Parts: sequence; C-alpha cells; structure tokens
Amino acid sequence: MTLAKNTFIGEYNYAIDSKGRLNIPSRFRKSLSKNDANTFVITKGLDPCIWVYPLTEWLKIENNLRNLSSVKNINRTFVRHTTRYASSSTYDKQGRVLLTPSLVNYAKIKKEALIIGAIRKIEIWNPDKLQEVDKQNLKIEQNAYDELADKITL
Amino acid sequence: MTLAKNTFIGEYNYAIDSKGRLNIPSRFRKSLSKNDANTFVITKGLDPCIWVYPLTEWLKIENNLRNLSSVKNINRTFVRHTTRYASSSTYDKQGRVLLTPSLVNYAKIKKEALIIGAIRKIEIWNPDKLQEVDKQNLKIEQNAYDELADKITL
DNA sequence: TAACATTGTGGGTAGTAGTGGGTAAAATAA
DNA sequence: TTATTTTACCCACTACTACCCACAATGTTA
Repeated sequence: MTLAKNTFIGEYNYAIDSKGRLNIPSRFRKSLSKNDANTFVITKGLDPCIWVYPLTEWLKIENNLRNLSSVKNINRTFVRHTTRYASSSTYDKQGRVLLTPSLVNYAKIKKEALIIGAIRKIEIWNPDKLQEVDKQNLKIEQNAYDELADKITL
Repeated sequence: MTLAKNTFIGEYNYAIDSKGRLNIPSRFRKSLSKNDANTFVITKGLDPCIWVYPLTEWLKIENNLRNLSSVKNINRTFVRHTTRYASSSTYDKQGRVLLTPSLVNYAKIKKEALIIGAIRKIEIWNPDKLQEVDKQNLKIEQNAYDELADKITL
C-alpha cells in the first residue's frame, strides 16, 4: 500500500515570485494521477484563502454542481460563487502555477505563502491571516471541535 | 501467539542526530505490516509531543477526513489542523525517519528523545517535558482517571 | 570464548527541489 | 500590421534530502 493519489497533507512555507508564480510542493505534484495532466484548478476558498484542486477532483465537483437545481435561489448563488473565480493552470517545468492577481488579493497574500495540504485540496494562505482566523474559530467552536476529534479517533 | 501487528508498547531513549533524523526502534519497525511500506506518518500530538502513525493507520484517519464536507466551517478547521502538521516518511536503511524542525521545536526536543509505544501510535517526547506534564495531569485529573479504571479493567 | 549478526549513531555525496531571472513565443491592443 | 504586454520555456544557483558506507556497542550463536 502506498499513499493515496490526489491526497495532500503537510504544510510548506513558499514564496510568490515577482511574476506571480507559486511553486507547488514536489510531494503534492507527485501525488497527482495521470489524468490530472499536471493541471490544477485554482479558485476562491470559503475561508480567506485560495483553494487548489487537482483537475480530476474539480471535475467531480462540477458534476455535483450540475445536479443542483437552479430553481432554488441558494443553489444558484452557491454555483455562481464556486465557479466564477475558478481557472485551470498547468504547472511549468519547475513545478510552478500562475496565480491570478484577484485571488492573491482576496487572500491578502503578499510574498510569503503558507501552503497546506487538506486531503482533497490544497489551501494557500497568508500566514498571518490564518493565525488570525484560527484564533477566532477555536473560541467559537470548541465543543463541535472536540466532538469531531472524538469521532475520528486520532 | 505473537504480538499483534501495528501495535506498540515499551519505551526507548534515543538521540536525534545533527540532520534531524531519529531511529525508530527495531521492535517497532518489525511490528509494521507489509502494507505499511516501511512508512510512518509523523504529526503533531495533542500533548506537547510528536505522534507517529504506521501508514495504514493514518490512512484510516484520512478516509474519515475525506468524507467531511468543506461547506461546514468546523469541518474545514478540523481537517486543516489535523493535516497541516503531518508528513509521511519512509525510514532509511538504518531505520531512521526525518523529523521536521517545526515539530521538533513544538515538542521542545533537543537531542535526547523518549520514544513511547502507545498501542496504535508512537509518541516522541522530550523526557523532561513528559515528566512535567505527568505531574500536572495526575493532580488535575484523578477523578477522570478513576472513571476510566472502571471501563478498562486493568 | 570467539565469531557473527543486529542495532544505534555519524557523516560524505550525488541528485532533487525551491527560487530568480533572461528570452522568445503568444496574446492583446493600438 | 505594428507595438505592447503577457505567458511559457529555458538556464542557473543554492540548499536540502535520500542514499550510501562506515563504525562501535550490544546481543546471539557455535
């Protein structure tokens, strides 16, 4: 048994260069399957960060969205928010993808970027921003958090 | 009858070398099953120590995390916290794994490391730190301890 | 007791990974 | 078409990691 494909764990402190490129950690690239064609789909996270999906994983999401009826307002809103900021990017020979200025701006990322493997996707954070968000979250949801930890049996 | 696979007991005093490598006790390595592929997943403990899972044991955790929807805020937080400090490491021909500086720093480990078998996983402690934590725990949680004793039947 | 195997520790080295920047091709605008 | 900007590809430098060999201490076997 080996590590599962398209599964990401661990964190990395990388830098965005002057051309807006960000290196995807070698381990993450190696985790991709052939069908991903060295391609990620980069989009806006639900938190103030950037989400990066392997191509095949994103296609699954698209299919789920396809099945949401447009009759419900909440569905229309959800689909719109999920898709409008998404764009695909094939990494270059050095393993870097190009981030769009609007997403970088949304995540308030300057130069240093904290890259976190979150199983099915990759998150890109401004390190300071994450610290701030973490602080808020643990105050609010300590009970729900403990409950989860209990269920998962770490 | 022999000891069950992927089950760890006992403690060892080993040293971290100048390159950040730590030997996994031979007994523990021998306990791994074939599917573990000589690989451990190393992560942050809930106590100030490092946790080490056999690969197959970690994959069970990953599968639980995979099914948590990212639409819920608490799920995102939990997945992020569980995965971000984790990294897989296949031990070298001498049986050593590489520990990341950030985890070593978190566990306040200098050179000597106390390796403890904790059934499903392995814990790595700074010996002094464990002594300190033990002292606090026994004072605070005598009641909870008694409650457990009813459940476990030592 | 002696020969051998195992285990924990130390360190050298080639290949890999992250980063920076030049340049030509491609896309866009004038 | 021409001019300007953007993107993709290439080369280069540095740091780190994985792999290899070596050795001493301990345990095991003949």
